[in-house]
Amino acid sequence: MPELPEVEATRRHLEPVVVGRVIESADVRRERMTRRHENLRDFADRVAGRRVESLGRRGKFLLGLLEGDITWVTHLGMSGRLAVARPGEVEAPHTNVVIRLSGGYEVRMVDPRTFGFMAAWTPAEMDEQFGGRIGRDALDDLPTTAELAGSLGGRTAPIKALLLDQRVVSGLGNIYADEILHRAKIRPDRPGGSLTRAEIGALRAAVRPVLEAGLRHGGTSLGDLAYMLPDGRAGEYLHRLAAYGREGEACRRCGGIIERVVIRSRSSHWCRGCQT
DNA sequence: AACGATCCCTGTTGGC
DNA sequence: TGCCAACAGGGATCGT
Repeated sequence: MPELPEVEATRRHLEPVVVGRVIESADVRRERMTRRHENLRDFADRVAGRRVESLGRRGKFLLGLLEGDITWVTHLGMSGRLAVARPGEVEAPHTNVVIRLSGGYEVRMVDPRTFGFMAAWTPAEMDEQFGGRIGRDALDDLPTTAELAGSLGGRTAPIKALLLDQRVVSGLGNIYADEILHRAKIRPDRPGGSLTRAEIGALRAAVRPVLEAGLRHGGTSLGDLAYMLPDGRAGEYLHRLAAYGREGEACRRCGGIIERVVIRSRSSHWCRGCQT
């Protein structure tokens, strides 16, 4: 499932391939993939002919800065991945967008469920799309404990829902939110405003180690549908998860049984033994 | 403003 | 065995 570590792993694989190269053309096979543009041709027209100056990331968004102040934005949704290939190589099913680069490379976006998208935005459009909607990055720009306390104070929504709210912190999804809460020993259904300063500190302290562990192991791959690295390898973090997907299994820390509950229509996994 | 529900989409899974 | 409903989930949007 592409969350921050998977997007960052993708960014690191792609960076040496795309930076400095020119986008010769973009082939959008499924119009839904560029649905954030009102005019369907806008995406391909805007990226064509521009050199990629850098490849960055904010939360789960991959941001290619193109010459002429256009940002090539990719969000992988829940089933998207990017693959690097040579023209003519066999395409994976659900190859929905192909970006052709100078030097004989292609970046292919494969996304069966089409929750992901690509866009090409001007600086004004970037402000419009990100301003107020996408918060500070959970890895590179994590808010301080005091700042988090400000975001959580008075909130009645469950802390799990607040961690998934990209305005609070950007980059966390269902898997890593469960892992972070487990590491911090906090129940997912606790109202955000009920957390003590010490608990918020523990929560903050859990974010980086969990995300870095995910990144170190190449991300989390669930079955053959989901996330893969651009070189086709599956991430290995699935086997190291402490909470997510381990319903009924023993907690690795205290031996308690991991439970699954539904919060905001999302499954949450937690240990009654050590998360309070 | 905050919160919760609903929708989009399709491969996989589980029940009958 | 085969069919079909349920499920998974990020983010936009809408109603309360």
